[in-house]
Amino acid sequence: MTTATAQLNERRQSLLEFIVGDYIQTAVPVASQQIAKRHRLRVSPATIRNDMAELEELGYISRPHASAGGVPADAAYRFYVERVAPRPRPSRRFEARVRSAIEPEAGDPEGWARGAAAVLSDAVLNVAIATTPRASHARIKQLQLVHLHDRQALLVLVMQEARLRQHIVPFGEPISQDELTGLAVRLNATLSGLSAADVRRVWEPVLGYDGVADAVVAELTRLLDEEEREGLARRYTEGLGHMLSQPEFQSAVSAREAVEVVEDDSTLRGVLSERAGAGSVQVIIGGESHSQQLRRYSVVIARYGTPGQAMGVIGILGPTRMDYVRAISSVRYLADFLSGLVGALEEAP
Amino acid sequence: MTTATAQLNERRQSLLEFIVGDYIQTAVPVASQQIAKRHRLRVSPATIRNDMAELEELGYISRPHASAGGVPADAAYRFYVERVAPRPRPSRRFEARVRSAIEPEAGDPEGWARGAAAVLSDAVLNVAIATTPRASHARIKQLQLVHLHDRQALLVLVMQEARLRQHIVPFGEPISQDELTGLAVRLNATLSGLSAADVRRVWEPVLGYDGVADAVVAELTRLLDEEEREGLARRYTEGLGHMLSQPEFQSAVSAREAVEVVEDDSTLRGVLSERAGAGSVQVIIGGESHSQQLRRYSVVIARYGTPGQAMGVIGILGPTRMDYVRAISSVRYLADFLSGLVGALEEAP
DNA sequence: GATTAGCACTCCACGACGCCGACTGCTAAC
DNA sequence: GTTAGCAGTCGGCGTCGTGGAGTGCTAATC
Repeated sequence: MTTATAQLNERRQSLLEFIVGDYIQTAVPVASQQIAKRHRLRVSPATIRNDMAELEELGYISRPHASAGGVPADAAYRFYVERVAPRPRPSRRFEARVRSAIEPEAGDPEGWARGAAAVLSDAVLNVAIATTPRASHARIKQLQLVHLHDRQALLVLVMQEARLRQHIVPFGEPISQDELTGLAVRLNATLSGLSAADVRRVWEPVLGYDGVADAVVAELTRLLDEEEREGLARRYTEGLGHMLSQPEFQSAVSAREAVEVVEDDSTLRGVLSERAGAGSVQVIIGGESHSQQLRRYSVVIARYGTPGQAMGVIGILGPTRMDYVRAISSVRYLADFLSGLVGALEEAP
Repeated sequence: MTTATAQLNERRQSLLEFIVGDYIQTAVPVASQQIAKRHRLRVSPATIRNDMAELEELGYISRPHASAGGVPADAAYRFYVERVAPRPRPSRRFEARVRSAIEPEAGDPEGWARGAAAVLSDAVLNVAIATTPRASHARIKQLQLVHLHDRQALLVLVMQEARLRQHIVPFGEPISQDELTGLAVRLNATLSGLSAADVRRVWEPVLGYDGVADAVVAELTRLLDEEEREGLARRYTEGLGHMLSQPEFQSAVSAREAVEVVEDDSTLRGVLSERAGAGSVQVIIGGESHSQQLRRYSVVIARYGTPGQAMGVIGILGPTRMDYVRAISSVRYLADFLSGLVGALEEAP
C-alpha cells in the first residue's frame, strides 16, 4: 500500500487534514470555499477544487452527490490518525476525572472497569467498552468454603488479580462449617498457586479417599477451566446515549443498527481480541475491521494489565467520524492507569 | 376514582377491551369498522361509534385528530390490565427457557439476575431490568484474607444470599499469609452472623490491641454499611434493541429518548423502589409513575427474594402499548422462580 | 505549468398544492 | 336504543417548482 505521504505533496496533505478535521467537527460535507475561509489558505477555492478532485481520484474522499462537498473515506481517517497520532496527553480535567472515578483502594477490577468505561464515554461522547483483566492461565490463590445447608456449601475461589468466582457444591453427606473450614485450610496448603492442570495432577493420587474433598476439587477445576476458556471476561459498555446523539444516528434505522452493534456480543468480539501489546493504542477504521456490521464504525482500543499474566481491554466505539485525537489520548491514558492498578494486585515474588 | 366496571355497561367494557387489545397488536388507531369486522360484533359500526364517543368523553380513549380512530389512554390500559390480569401461567416454552437460562447450581445471584433479564427481554420484546437481591440488614457470613504484598491483603466478605464483596486492606506492619489465615479464623469465630452495628459493639472492648485486626474490622464494617445503604444492588438491563424495534420508536428523537430513560439511573430508581410484597406483580402505566420522563412508558415489576431478609426486583419497561398479558405472566413466573433460588441460599436455622 | 475568475450545470432541501382514502359525527329513520 | 346514509375532516403521499450551495470546465493570467 502506497502511503499518503508519498502520494501527496505537502499542500494536499494539509488540505486533507483540514477536510478530515472539519468534517469531524461539523459532520457536513466540506466545500472548497469553506476550507479557504476557515483556514485562511493563500490559494483560491478553484485550486482547492482541483486538489480535491485529485484526492477523490486517489480514494481519500468521496462525494454524496455530484455537486456536493467532500466527505472523508476510510483512507483519509487513516492518514489523519497517523498524522496527528503523537499528541501526548489528555487534558488535566480528564486526568482528574479518571482519578475520582476509579478507586484504587477498592482492589476490585470489575469496579475499575466500570468506572473507566463511564469516564471514557463521557469524555469522547461515544460508546466506551471495558473488559476485566483475564488471565491466560488461571491459578488458585485461595479458596473458601461457606456452609449453606447440611449437604451444601458455597465455594468461593480467589484467583490472581483478585478475581472472584463462586459456585455451590453439593455433598453426599452432612457436613459442618468447622469441617469445611478445616478442609479449606488443607486444600489451600496443597493447591495454592496451582492451575487446573496442576490441580488434577496433584490430586490424582488421593482421589477417592474423601468424597467431600473430591467434590470441592472437581468444582474447583471446573471453575478454573471455565476461566481459561475466556468467555467469562465480563464486558462493560457505557454511553450509548452519547453516541446516538451524534448526527449520523438521526435516522431511526441507523440508530437501531447502532444499538444492535453494541448489544450483539459477537460483532465486537473480533476486534476486541485483536492482538496488541499493552500501552500501544490500536485504531481500527471502518472497513479495516473486515466486518460488514462495523463498516461505518471505528474502534480505538488498548490492552491493559500485565503482559503474560492478565490482560483486559479498554476502548471506544463510534462512527468513523470520531474525535480521534481525544479518543486516542484518553484511551492511552486509561490503559496506562489501569495497568498500574492491576500490576499492584500481582503477588510480590 | 370511579372504576370502569361501574361506569360502563358490559358491551362497552368488552368494546374497550377490544380496542386496547387491537391497538396493542397493531399500533394503529382502531376504527369502528375494524372492530366490527375483527370481532364479529352483532352491532353496526355506527353503534360502536356512539359507544366510542362515550369512551372518549370518559377519558378512556383519545384521537390523534378529529377523523381518526381511537387510541387507548392510560385509564384504558389500567382497565385492560385489571380485566385480563388473572391469566395464569406463561407458555411452557417460556418456562423451559427460564430453566435453561438460569443455573440454580451456580449459587450466584448476579448470574441469575443477568440470565433472568435476558430471557425476560426476549419473551416480551422490551427492556428487561433485574437487580440482585439486597439485604435490608447486611450480616457477615464469613470472611477471608488473602495475602497480596507484605503490608496489603485482600479482604473477601461473604454475606447472606452468597453476596460477595472485596476490598484491599493496607497494614502498618508486614504480615504473612499464615498470620492472615489465623486472624480470619479467629474473626470468623467471633463475628459470623453479625451486622455492622453488632460488629462495632463486639469489637469495641478489644479495640487497640491488634492493629492488623483493627484494620480488617474497620474495612469490614465499612463494607457492611455500604451494603445497607442500598446503592450497591447491581442492576442489569437487557433488550434495548428489542424495544427500539417497536413502532413507537420509529422516529429518531423518540429512540434517543428511550435510550436515555434506560441509561439514566435516576429515572428508574423511583419506580423500582415502589414497595410491594414478593409475588405480587405491579403494573405502573404511563403517567401513573408521576414521572415526566416515564409518561409514555409502562413498567411491570415484581419483587423477589425472602421478605424481611433480601429482596431484588425483576421487571419490564416498554411503551404503554405493551403486551401486558405476556409481561405480567412472565414477570410473575420469573419472580417466583428467583425467590425459590434465593430462598435456597438462606442458611438453614 | 500552476493558479484563478467566470459560468453553466447539478442536485438537495423545502414548501405549496392537490388528490385519495379512511374515518368520524350527525341526522333522520327504524 | 340502533342503524343507514351522507357530508365533512384530516393525514399521507406524490408532484411540482424554486432557491441556493457547490461543482466541473474553460479560458485567461501569473
